[in-house]
Amino acid sequence: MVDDEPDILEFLRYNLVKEGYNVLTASNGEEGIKIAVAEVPNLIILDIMMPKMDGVEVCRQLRNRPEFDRTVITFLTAREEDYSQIAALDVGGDDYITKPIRPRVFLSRVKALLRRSERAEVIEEPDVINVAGLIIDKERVTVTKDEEVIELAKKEFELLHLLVSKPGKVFSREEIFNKVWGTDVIVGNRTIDVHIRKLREKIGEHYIKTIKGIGYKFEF
Amino acid sequence: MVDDEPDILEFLRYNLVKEGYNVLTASNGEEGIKIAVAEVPNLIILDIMMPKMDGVEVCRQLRNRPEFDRTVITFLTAREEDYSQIAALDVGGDDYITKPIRPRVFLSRVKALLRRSERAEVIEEPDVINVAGLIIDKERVTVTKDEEVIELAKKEFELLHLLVSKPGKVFSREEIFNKVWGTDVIVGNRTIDVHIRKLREKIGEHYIKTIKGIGYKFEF
DNA sequence: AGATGAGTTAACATATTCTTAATGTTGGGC
DNA sequence: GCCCAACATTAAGAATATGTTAACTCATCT
Repeated sequence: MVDDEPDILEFLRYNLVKEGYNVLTASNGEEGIKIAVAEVPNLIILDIMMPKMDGVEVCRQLRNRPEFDRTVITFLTAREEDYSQIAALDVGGDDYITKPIRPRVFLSRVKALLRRSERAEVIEEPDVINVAGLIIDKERVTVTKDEEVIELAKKEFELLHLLVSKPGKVFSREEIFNKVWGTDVIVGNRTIDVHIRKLREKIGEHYIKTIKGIGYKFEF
Repeated sequence: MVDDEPDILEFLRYNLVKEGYNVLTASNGEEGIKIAVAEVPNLIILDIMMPKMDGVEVCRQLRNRPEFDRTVITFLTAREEDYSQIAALDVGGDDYITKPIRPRVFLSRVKALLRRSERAEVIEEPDVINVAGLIIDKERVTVTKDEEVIELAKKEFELLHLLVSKPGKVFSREEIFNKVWGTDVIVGNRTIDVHIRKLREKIGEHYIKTIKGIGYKFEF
């Protein structure tokens, strides 16, 4: 959420946090872009009227990056300046919310927008994930890299699929065991390492990163 | 509610019970801690002036336990000894109420504090904290500064995360040990310094400030 | 039955993180 | 301005987590 007025930012953040949302705020366009790029949020709320870089410009710059292709972006705008609506939607905005803001209305609007973004993600889920030059095909249980088809064993694939499902997130060993092996199977504690090894052998060394003492993550 | 004077205890209890609150009382610090640990109340009221273990000390000991992280703690203090206020809030107190106590004022104060604690419970800790140009991401276990991703070791991250969880608050060494290392591990007293050093090396020198004789704090 | 390959284990190697200890530096009371 | 306790710094090595390899089990296929 990007707005240059601290009061509005704080007011909206309070309401969102109360509902359980995880909110990141920035008070100007540049900072907003920096945070957005670092975190790739599900929903971006931009005030249109801001000094230096306005919300429309922020939106345009974000939309130029492929990772914000499907991110829902909405604007905050004063009722009067309805001309801005056009520019805002032109530039790739999904919605706009007019000030003055009524908390209940605002929250239900946010909820609706996030539902939309979730749906978009769910729809895109189909069996093939394409990240960082890897095409991960759930149906064929294969990974394609540089036109080359790599066959993975079931456990290897499941492990990779889990890590890739949230790129950047660190999965703890416990979490991996629970999600790939299930809660009832008990295996030795070197098992994951061996699978990680085989995965790295097959897809390349630099995709899966070890965070010592915490777990593993997939990264670009 | 902990107070060594039975009359005050009885007077306040009477008023609170009349309003429908469930009150537990103790007449000294040790007993207070014992009951608090057993019951984990929503609000803790501590008289500062008590023989043996005073309220500030009780607060300090409670704050060292993770289960009292978010419990609202308030003090009772005679108006004159306002110096105690400083120590009280330093040590993790949320508020202080001055004697002599006016029942109506006292009750509205308690009500306000309990409202605060309710809110605090609902708010789950965010996974991403954005302060002073640092984006601290618990899920990815990274810190981003000026578009640059900084990798921290586990302990370093935990230490930073603790300090950043309350920017400006001074964390005593004892508190840091208890929250980052846990109460059962015993390590030498230069260990924290070394970790602080490494943190400062990685994120920059001016974020973590030493308060000699007291502890460390995160500041902008 | 024998071959095959996935999954697991165990033993040992390696690497990073954490801690220690020795020594240097600071800041506030006197 | 001196002194001392509290902190800073550094490098070395202890502690741990992970990496690696090879061998073993077990099901499946031929």
